[in-house]
Amino acid sequence: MAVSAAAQRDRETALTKDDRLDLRVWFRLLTCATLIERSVRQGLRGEFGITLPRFDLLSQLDRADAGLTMGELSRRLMVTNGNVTGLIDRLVTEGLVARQPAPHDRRAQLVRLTPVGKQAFEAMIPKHQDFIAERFDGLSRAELAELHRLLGKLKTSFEAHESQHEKRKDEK
Amino acid sequence: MAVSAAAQRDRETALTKDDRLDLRVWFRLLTCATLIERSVRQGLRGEFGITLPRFDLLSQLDRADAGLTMGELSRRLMVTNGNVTGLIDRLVTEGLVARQPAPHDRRAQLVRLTPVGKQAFEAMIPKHQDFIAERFDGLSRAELAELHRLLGKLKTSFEAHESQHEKRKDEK
DNA sequence: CCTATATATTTTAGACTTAAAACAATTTCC
DNA sequence: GGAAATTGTTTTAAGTCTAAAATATATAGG
Repeated sequence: MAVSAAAQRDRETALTKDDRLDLRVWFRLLTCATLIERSVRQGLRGEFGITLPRFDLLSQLDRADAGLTMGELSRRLMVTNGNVTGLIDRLVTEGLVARQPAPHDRRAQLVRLTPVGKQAFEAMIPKHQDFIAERFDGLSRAELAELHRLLGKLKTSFEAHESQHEKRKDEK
Repeated sequence: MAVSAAAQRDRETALTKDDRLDLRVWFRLLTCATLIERSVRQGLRGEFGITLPRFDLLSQLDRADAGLTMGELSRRLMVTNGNVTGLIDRLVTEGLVARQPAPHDRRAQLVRLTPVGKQAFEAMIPKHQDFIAERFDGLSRAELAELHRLLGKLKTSFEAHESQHEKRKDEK
């Protein structure tokens, strides 16, 4: 379907469109994410001896006093179920989180921070926040707000296309 | 060192700074990158049966007719050397790239696309570009340009802090 | 009831990734 | 020229991640 968009912009948009601004934004976004991820990962490793995925997981649990199911964690972190299973396995071994059967549904597991896990995680927060703040200080508050807005719009734009890929279920 | 930045903004900045805009931007950036990566990965897999890391690698090589060394690939993709070694191993097995000894330096390998690899990769480009263009169409050209600019500034801000982490080598 | 479908999670196999150690070749500099 | 430091790559061990298949439980429709 749909003729190649590339083929459609030969004449009238030679200068304004053919520089592939979209590709450059996508590439730069990936670069930034990689750069920041690497920096944060090394920071977490150096300061607390923890990995970024584990930190993200603890962060989600810290905000959910009632605990979260495996599936909910998977959705929030935007990773596969199997990934969460392995991650939680390791955190359980380390004593930072605990699984318990979910009430009303014997399929589900409710995952919670242990007291040790909660204390450990919350001890990391201030330093971690400072770490981020330091590295974002090249942007003014207005620029941060604008960046936040534009990323939100980009997110929406992508999500609009996600639905096309899903099976036609017409789910409710 | 440095007193917690969190502790310093108790009074005068209660409303303007304590909403952690930096953290929210970082979180949203990560979300966007993950979302787009997933989308692109599924697109590449569905259309061409290739993974994103391999596509990125082929993309770098396609732009470098003279070939690239392993180290240069590692730098451009911002991943570890070992990572590139494994990736290239697989692409060599598939016949898409070839290694050859680098002239003037017997430690280095020069990696190039094979004719098959070049043809295969370039056949993917138009569809892939359309795929990206479609998903970025929620942003105007001006917004894309602004997003590009802000991400560039963020990148610079982060890079400024990277140097602090390196060993004090005073290299040249 | 009870079969079909959907949901929640785990398992599996393989790919990707890192950090650190090991190797090999080059460069520096005395 | 030769020891020391540097650079380019691979190896190793462990963790992260995906897609797909397998399990187990729950919900709906007939």
